[in-house]
Amino acid sequence: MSAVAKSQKSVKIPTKPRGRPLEFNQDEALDKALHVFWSHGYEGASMAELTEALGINKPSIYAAFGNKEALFRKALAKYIAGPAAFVGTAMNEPTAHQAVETLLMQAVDFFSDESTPNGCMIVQGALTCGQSSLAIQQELIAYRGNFEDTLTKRFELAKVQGELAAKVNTKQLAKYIATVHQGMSVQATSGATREELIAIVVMALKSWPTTQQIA
Amino acid sequence: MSAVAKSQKSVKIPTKPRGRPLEFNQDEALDKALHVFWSHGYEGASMAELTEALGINKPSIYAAFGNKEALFRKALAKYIAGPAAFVGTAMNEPTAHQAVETLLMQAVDFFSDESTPNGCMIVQGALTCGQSSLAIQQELIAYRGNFEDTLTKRFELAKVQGELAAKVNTKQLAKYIATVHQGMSVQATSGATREELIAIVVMALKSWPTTQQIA
DNA sequence: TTATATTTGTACTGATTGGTAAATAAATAA
DNA sequence: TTATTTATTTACCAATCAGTACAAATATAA
Repeated sequence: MSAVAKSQKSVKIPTKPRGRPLEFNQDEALDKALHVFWSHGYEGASMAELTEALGINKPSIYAAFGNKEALFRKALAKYIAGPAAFVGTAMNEPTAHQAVETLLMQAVDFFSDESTPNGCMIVQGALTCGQSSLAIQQELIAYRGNFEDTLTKRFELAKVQGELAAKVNTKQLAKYIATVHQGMSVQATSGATREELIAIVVMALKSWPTTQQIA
Repeated sequence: MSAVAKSQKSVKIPTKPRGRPLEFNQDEALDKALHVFWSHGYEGASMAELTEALGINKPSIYAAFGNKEALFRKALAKYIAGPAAFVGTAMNEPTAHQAVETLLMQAVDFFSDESTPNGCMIVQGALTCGQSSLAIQQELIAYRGNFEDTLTKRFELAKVQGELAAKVNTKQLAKYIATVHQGMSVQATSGATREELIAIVVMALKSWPTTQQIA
């Protein structure tokens, strides 16, 4: 293919597609699927419930998203890029301490937001499951690992910048923050209020390593 | 019934039961069921898997324990009275701080014990689920609430004994400890090692309220 | 018009879910 | 022996699971 033809093809020509048009908005449907998976988990969400929530028939779901597993993965990607995107942006705070504080405080609002399911989809999506869901379970474990890696990197940066002492074990600190975050997710699904979650964050941040640290 | 007759009846006369004897040990079978529920959760454990693990046929299970829900509840009771009993005994430590430290350090050994599933059954038994398991989900939430109440009472005692300052919010402190505990359970099922869990406990205990507390 | 492409709704598939009916086996009581 | 009681085995139940075959519907292209 010539460079000209290639550039021409890359130009978005709004040619109408050939067959019968989709009667639903894929993005909105995925949002509804996300909501169902988020609140009931991968196994707890049945295709029957999903079809009803999406308002479209099963063959349309399978044509648009593949199978249940693929639908979950696409919903999860939307979750990470959308409502859970604050996790990444919080890392841009000027200090590691502020990054963690922002992260956890935004997590509080996120977990207690009544317009969405309470808790984190990556934590409760498939914490335990049957044999048929092991792949999804492992994927979520990997995502939680990525979360810790993100924190670790931010703490390493803080070391270079002199905010954290060289002796601080950044991986351990990251694991501790992740643990509090995951515990808060459990608390949120169990009915903890915004105020209760805030108090947890305040308590958790008291163990932040400082030069004045006693022990 | 006369008092004599009553006392006679209360004496354990080892009369052999009438029909065909049980061919399995109920207690051992319940232990195996506990193991399956503990590792796969309530929904993730199928009756097919349970029958295979217990080594007895389904009608025998139903005759001995009722239905799946009843079997889960009996396994849960065995879990609480058995492997998870350290939670209650840890409260008997001389100070609240020692009680929490003992609790969390024993939880580390408990969660990382390779002879049992990793993590806490009360946390991961039914964190999310379908409509048919809502009753179990709510029961586990209630058990987690009891856990916090136990901690709160211990902290109230510590206040009376002068260990904790009067201004300490015992409920918040209990919720924080419970949150760390639940987060550690998530970490354990995700593959965290004993050493990693210990480091989390050390970090978490740094926020313990003391008179020297800075903020 | 006719042909082609794509989506939709209905109705279905085989496998698995929790749960059980009924016959057989193994014990005690009479 | 015979009757009675209880447990085990086999084979099954209806409901639900994820997933699909197929024909009708709806669009563009020729």
